[in-house]
Amino acid sequence: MTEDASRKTVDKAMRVLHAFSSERTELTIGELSADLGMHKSVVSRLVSSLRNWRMLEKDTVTQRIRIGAGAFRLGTLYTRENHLIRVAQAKLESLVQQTGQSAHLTVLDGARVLVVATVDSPSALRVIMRLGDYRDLHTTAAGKLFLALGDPALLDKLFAQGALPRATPHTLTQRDELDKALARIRREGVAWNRGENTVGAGAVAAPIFDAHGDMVAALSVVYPLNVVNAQTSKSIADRALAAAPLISTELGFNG
Amino acid sequence: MTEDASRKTVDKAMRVLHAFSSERTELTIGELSADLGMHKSVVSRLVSSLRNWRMLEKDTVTQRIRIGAGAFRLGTLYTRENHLIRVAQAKLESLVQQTGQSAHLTVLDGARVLVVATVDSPSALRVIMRLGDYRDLHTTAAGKLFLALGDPALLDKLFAQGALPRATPHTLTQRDELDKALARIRREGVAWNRGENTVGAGAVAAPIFDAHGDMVAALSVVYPLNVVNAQTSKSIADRALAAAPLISTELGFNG
DNA sequence: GTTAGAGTTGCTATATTGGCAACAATTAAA
DNA sequence: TTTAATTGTTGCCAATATAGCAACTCTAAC
Repeated sequence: MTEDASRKTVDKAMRVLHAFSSERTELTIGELSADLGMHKSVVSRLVSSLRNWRMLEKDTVTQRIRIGAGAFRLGTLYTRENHLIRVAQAKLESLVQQTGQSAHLTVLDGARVLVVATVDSPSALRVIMRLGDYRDLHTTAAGKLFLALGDPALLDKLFAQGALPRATPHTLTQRDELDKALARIRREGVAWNRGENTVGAGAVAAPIFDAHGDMVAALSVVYPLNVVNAQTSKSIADRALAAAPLISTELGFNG
Repeated sequence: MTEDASRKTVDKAMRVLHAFSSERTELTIGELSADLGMHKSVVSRLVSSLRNWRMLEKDTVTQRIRIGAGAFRLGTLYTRENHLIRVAQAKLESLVQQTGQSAHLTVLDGARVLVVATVDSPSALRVIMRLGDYRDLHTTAAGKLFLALGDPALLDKLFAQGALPRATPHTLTQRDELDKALARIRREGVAWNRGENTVGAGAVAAPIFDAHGDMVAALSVVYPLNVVNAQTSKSIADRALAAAPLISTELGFNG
């Protein structure tokens, strides 16, 4: 048995950090201990360490624990210095200008997509996703793109967890519907979404590849379905499909 | 000797993460090992753990290591769910609208201020600080505010590290000049900066207090000195001084 | 094909950590 | 005000994870 390179104590500390989410923003030692199945003395000492590094902070009033400024600082390094995001930001902005709709950049994080850059539509009627938002792969255009063009193991991993959760009446939850959609995406090189994640919201997504030809991100434009007709959505797709390869090229891709 | 609550392995992992900065965005195992004085096998295994959690990622082309999407996700939790920032954001926006200048929210992180929320001036001639930026305490209005109204130990800690670095010809580097400035800040409840951090840039900062009456953040408006005369800067200060207590009140402060 | 440089891994002595129970601190109840 | 209950912290030491070494693998360069 080859030695496991993972440091168990680091894993525990990370489990503590990742116990926080949009739904659970403030926790106590006891709650963390119960959630993670760790002894409260262990959690207490981990939290103490993480607080020293300001990865966690304690609310001065409620005494509850939350994510701290240290984590924020690391997060800004990701956005500020990440080549992909820096390059994509400018393209997102011109896409929004051209289409009048909101544009996003997403990456794969585990079995979900993570929104890492956004430019909101100036229009009052718009679809908004926020930085740090997660979406299930099978419910979004970007996610289906990763399923179609990324690691093939991803699809099996998705179904291994059981039935796909339904987000709206239009969500594709069956393997065969999804397979058909993915085949079409592979043919066309672009992915569509019509109300599969949010009722009334549609999207089109184009893939971004790195120098190795691996898909590393998706560029998507999101819009309210009732203001975008078939022809307009086609023109939005064309613009997205024009912008994405420019980013890929800057990353060293030449396919 | 009372047991140290810090987990040494967690500290090492955090030292690895915090080895990255705006200046050093991509590192190798060898560089980390040299920077941190840790054995390369130790760094290798820590990095492996942190990569599993996507706190770090490896550039597919250069093979160098950088901050990953996991850190980004935690960072967004800080901004999205932090009560202070949520409350302050709206006030920053109206301050920018009123004054035409950029406004920022900063918190104390160690012996520096950290920019945690920004709204940029719409004007072409403006001063910009970016999210995640750090500034030395003695060179900024917000920093001097923390020195004047925060933990008194902070000032000694600052001078304990030796002479204060000079950022511009106007930087206050002597203890007596700084003491005089801080005394005035305590009297007036507001801090000024005239080219002490960046030549040609000025700022005014107002303090924000939590429910315990501790100063937790600074609200600052930053402007080019050559377009803001004495009278205008006074009116900017008045608006900042009006906005800050509103935020404090929302945090439960009633002083 | 050889060499140099960088990173990974099995091994084990050693240092760190987890769980316990006792304690402290805080809050609620009496 | 005292008591009880709840939550978090800490000393102790057995149990466990880790550091450092050296051998090895993997690239890249020559």
